[in-house]
Amino acid sequence: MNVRVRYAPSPTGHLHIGNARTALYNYLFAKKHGGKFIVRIEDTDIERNVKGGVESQLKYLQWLGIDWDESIDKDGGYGPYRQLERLDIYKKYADLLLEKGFAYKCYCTSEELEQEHEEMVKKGIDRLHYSRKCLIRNQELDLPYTIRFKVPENTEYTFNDIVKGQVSFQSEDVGDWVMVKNNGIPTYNFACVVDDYLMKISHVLRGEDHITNTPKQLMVYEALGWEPPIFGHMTLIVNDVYKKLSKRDFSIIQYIEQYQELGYLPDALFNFISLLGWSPTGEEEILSHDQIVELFDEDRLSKSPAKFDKEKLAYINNRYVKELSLEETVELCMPHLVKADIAQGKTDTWISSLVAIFKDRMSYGAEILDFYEEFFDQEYLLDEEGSEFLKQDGVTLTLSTFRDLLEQLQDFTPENIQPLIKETGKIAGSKGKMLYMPLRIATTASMHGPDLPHVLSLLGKDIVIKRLNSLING
RNA sequence: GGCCCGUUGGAGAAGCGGCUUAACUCACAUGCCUUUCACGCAUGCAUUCACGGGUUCGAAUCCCGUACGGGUCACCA
Repeated sequence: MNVRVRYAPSPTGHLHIGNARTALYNYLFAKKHGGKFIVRIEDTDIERNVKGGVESQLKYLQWLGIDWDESIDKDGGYGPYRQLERLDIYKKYADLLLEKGFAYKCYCTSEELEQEHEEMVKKGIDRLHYSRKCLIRNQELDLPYTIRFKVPENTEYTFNDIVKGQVSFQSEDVGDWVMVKNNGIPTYNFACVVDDYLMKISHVLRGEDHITNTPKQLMVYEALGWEPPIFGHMTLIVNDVYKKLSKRDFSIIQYIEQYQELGYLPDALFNFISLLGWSPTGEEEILSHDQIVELFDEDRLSKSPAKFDKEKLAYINNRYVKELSLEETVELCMPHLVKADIAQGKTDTWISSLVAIFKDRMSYGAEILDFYEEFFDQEYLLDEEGSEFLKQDGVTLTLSTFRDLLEQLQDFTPENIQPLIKETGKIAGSKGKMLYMPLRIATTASMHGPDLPHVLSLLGKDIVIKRLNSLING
């Protein structure tokens, strides 16, 4: 079988993490089976389409490392790949269904439908088969109408879902649904079937929120005498309270664009997203793009919801940052340092030192600001423990020796400071903790922190000397 | 409410009837390393798989019921 799968975004917004996952799994599925991955633009909701939406979707897909074989910019012979450019195709099949009696024109106004719905709810019947009465209306009225699919009676729709196994729905539970809106544009459930069939889509992998659309689509396949694709409904990504990730949920960063802006690494995100609803066989969870392609197996798609674990995201990204060179990490942090007004007037060495000491615990570029703040925007205030430590014998000699050596130093870099610490130890006769601790406490007012030479270099000669002096003299 | 689906440690997640006295990962704890923090390394952390019944020589794994959680019921996709 020729595997052909698709990701079908609607350009109503940026690339959302949930959509990115759908795209990713389709992409992996295609790669795994040597098939084609198609991106089709489902822009039939002309009210909600946003300008730039299509470009944004494609741009961030690419950023993540998800490449497609066919789309609006890469014709594979099954185009157009934009639904609004396929209107005549849908019309042809809608007319056919109308002609064969599988569908009918419905002239109901939204007010009438609303009213009928309320009555149904009152009776405890759930919006089933409402608007059947449209059948007896004058179909030649010069009024706007929708085309509804006439749902068969007493029919069971069963499909073997890649993820969920056998799933079935009764036609009684599905109301006559709108195939074509009164503006002549098809709805999702109709356009999707026509396109999937004509584009020879073999497998439809999508979110579980689409599972109740499947029987509707199956009806169309049946009416048109088409063989349906194989379906797979992936579990939803849920938040801390196990709710479907909603765009209004601000506790979780939702858009790929935001991750890029914050200085996350695309491969790390690719890795993290791949684990949202799927698990590899081995023990290792840190996997490269190619390894994931190699390991991906649709049979290992999870049946229970995937919780978005922020800690794990941080961990995975940190693992990828550690693999970066110092220069690359600086590059990742730089925009944020500039934006926060920290980089201005600082030397390259200073910036490198800053990044170097936090690199190993950093998850994303913008996090450098948190580290910066945590260590350098602190008030210089000695606590009791620190003061006690400084009262020990020999401390003053250590401090003054170090100050004297530093005063001679021209280039205040970590590489130059390090030997002076050793030198101080030799001269003052202190070593280990009794050497480093006084220097650290005196200069930073804290008993712990990053690598001392780097910290001193970052603080700058003036401040360091001033702090040493205040303690030596006081 | 109807219909679909899910329920394994603090979190993610393996497991598909005996090899499971439940893998792996994160988090946490302790130890080692280290001037300290961090990094790294090592070790520990579910006698138990929502609950109740059943099938079986044997069940986290199959069946039924209950509870809880989620999805969906648009002229949105």
